[in-house]
Amino acid sequence: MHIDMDAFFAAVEILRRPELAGKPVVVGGSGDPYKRGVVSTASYEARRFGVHSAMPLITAKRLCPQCVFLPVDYAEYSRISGIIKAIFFSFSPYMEDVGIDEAYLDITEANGAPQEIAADIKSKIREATGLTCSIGIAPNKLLAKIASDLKKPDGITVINAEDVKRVIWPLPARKLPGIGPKTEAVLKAMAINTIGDVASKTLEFLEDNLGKSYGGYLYQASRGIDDSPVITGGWEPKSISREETFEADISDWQAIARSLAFQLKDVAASMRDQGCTGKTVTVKIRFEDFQTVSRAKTLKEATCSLEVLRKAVFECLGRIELKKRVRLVGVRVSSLVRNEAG
DNA sequence: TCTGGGGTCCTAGATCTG
DNA sequence: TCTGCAGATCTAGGACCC
Repeated sequence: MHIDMDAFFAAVEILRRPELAGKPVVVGGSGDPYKRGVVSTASYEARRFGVHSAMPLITAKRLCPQCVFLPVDYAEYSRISGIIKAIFFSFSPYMEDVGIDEAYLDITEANGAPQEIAADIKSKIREATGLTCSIGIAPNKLLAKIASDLKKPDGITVINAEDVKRVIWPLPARKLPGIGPKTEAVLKAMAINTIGDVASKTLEFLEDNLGKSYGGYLYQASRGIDDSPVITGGWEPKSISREETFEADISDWQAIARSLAFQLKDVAASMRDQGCTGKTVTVKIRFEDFQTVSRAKTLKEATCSLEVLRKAVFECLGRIELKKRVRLVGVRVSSLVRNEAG
């Protein structure tokens, strides 16, 4: 089972401001459409104007001037997310958390028919939070994920193995998880438009044109084949990062250095909270023309020492030629090692 | 014209090591 | 000492996801 909350951020905002119900609501960035930021979630009313996730706020404002723009409030969404996840868990201990508003639930061993369980989950969520979700039920995670998207909002969709040709193949290739805008364009250029078109190609064709690993994945996925397990027991971060897009592009080295130092402090604090140290430090710079470069330094041993990390950050920064104005800077620590004592 | 922030995974080439 | 090879690791960039 794949459970996905409907327009989650917008729905939570409407919960605490009922006067917004039925209105086009956009949640994203600072909530000011004239400042840099993108849409995190648009309510279904806003989507009717063509507003969607990842769209620049200013574009959303142009498409829908009457939209209500709100800032992202992760603390509140996390609180509601905790309530929802506890409900999922009460139905099955085999729950895989995927992000703030969705999860996979293995209900193979649960009591009751899958559709009844799904209906029960939906009513429990509605009782506890007032929110709706969409649920997909299938023999594997891949098909469950595709299914949950088919009847949104507030739907339940069942896909069986024998439904793949009839239900999955007519869908646009983009509906297959892992196919994004770039791959969609590459496929279109080869006259591959639907998932069925992908499935009509040989393994050799997909591997030759899209790479061994990815081609192999698409070959299996387009046939509805997926044996990935539901991963329970939480998740360990592999990297911790911060980044900042400036309100206006800058060329002031000092301001760039200040931002990196500030971000690194935050990264180091997160590392301490998580009880881990890290070995590889990466600095990322995005220039005004959106060209993005990064430089990395791998240390002899993992550390969370601010001084050691800071030295590495500035060594990386020194290897980037700052010839153009800078739009974004970021810092990441990876190759994390969990402290035994933690 | 405009394009966030926090992540994961993959690839290809360079570099290190035995 | 030089050369070649294989495997591991590092680096930089890109695609994707929520």
